[in-house]
Amino acid sequence: MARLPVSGQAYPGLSRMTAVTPPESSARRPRRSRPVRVAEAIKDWVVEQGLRPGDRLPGEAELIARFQMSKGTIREAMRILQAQGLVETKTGPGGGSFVGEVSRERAHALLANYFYFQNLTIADVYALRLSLEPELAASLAGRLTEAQLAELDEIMKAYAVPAEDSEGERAQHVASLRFHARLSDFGDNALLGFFIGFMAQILTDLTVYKRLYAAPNHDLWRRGRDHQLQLIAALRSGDAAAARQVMESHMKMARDLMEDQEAEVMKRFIAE
Amino acid sequence: MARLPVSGQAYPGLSRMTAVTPPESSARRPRRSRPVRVAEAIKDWVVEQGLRPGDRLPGEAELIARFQMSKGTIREAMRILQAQGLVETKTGPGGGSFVGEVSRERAHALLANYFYFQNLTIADVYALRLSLEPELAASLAGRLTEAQLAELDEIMKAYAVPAEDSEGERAQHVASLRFHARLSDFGDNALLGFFIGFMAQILTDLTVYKRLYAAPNHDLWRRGRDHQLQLIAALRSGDAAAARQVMESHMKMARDLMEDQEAEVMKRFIAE
DNA sequence: TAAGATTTGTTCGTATGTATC
DNA sequence: GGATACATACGAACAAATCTT
Repeated sequence: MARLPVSGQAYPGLSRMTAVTPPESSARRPRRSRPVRVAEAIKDWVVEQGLRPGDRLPGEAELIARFQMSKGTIREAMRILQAQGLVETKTGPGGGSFVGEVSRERAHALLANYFYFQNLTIADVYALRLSLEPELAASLAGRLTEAQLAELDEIMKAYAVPAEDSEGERAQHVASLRFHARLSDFGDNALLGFFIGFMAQILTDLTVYKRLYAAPNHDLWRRGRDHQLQLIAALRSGDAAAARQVMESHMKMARDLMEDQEAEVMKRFIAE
Repeated sequence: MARLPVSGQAYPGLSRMTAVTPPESSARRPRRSRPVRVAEAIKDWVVEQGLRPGDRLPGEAELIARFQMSKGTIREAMRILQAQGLVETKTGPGGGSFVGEVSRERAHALLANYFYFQNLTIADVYALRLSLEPELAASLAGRLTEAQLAELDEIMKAYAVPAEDSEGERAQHVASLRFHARLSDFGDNALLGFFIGFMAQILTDLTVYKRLYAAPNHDLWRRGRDHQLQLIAALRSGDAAAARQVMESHMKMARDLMEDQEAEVMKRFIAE
């Protein structure tokens, strides 16, 4: 394995390639603690070496020797990287730390923490969905495999018949949000997929934790389901204009429905 | 101060309100380490208590007593929370840990880590900008204060005259991206603002670290600047349609320009 | 199944650094 | 400038997990 860019001195010169925070803030920054600096050094090293997810990182003992710091300091540094999803650690022989791909779920959670103190409204989320999802639908028309279309059909089975109570209604709403999340995965734009998936996650959490979607409404159920059926049909036949238009109607209906429920949002942290 | 939901037992029952990871994964999850569990407990507690940024958290000594764990374990837990931007720590008398608002910059950085291993292209970013920025521009028409408009004018001074070399060209491009980032702040949709700001940040980093925008081109410079001038005029006069249309042209031009430069992207980590 | 080896996880005591009064 | 109240850092020992034989 290539060696860390450290060879005796306690604080190796960090590579400049990955600036940490905007230059302006470098003046007022109070000087970072050792674990933070170690974490940065390791991160830079991973980038320099071009390591990929699954690749092995030096063990605790080796890091202690390289950085000339105590075990506790090194461990805190690794915790920082773990908290960000950048490394994973296993005990036992063959164990150790490994480069970890930041999972989509973790990225969602980290981002949700940011919005915890912003006051986001449901209207904000739907304004964005209305901008993005119809475009996505249009871009996907005629480009889905039969397997993907079948998966969407499968998800829709969760709400093939109207819900009978609030609990069922919520479960169906969560399933229908999964429909949108999956759809966003099928596109080839990872950024768009992430944004749409994140919004679906927010709305799912709201539904589950804040007990939104309490009132079963058979008429709305039918209209929402019809939208998605029409959407699948348009996607299958390759009719981009129809896909866009159906999705737009669907979003508007969902927005109106949601806005009736609650205005204020986002009272939660995501942990780990 | 209200008390932590811990009073003797080592691992207090965590509140259910903030699920950590999707339920499905709860089966295969290997059982989390103590620092992680402590971090989760503290997070839950902050949520339960409704603490706000700046509010004080219990000191190390108190946490040690409450959780009945060693100093090292507690410290690792705090590092986890720090790494996610949720708490800030100060030494000295009156120091300690405080609830911290996750900064926009940190949220950008954490999210950028996710995309480090995704292969995002410049085209992906611009496809989204093209969807979002014209809408934002339209929504802002006639709704900006004179001070906000003046700030945009001020930013534009950075590229009042054509750049003479690559370095200057990059600096101007960064400034023009700041124009977009600021504009997104002026809207009242925090989600939209974040997304647009994130994309501007990605493009800024590309410009700075990957030395993109190397070729000064006076014609493009003039057209880009004209777009922004027209945009400000439309925003000031309250002409939403014009604002949308100008922004759309601007995005398309910028996209074509950028795509000439490079196709593959996103080879960086963000630290701290 | 059991024992041993390897690697991270956790503890405790002590000492140091830093900001406030 | 000294006392005080915090976090920060170190080092040695022990515990737990997990792979190999």
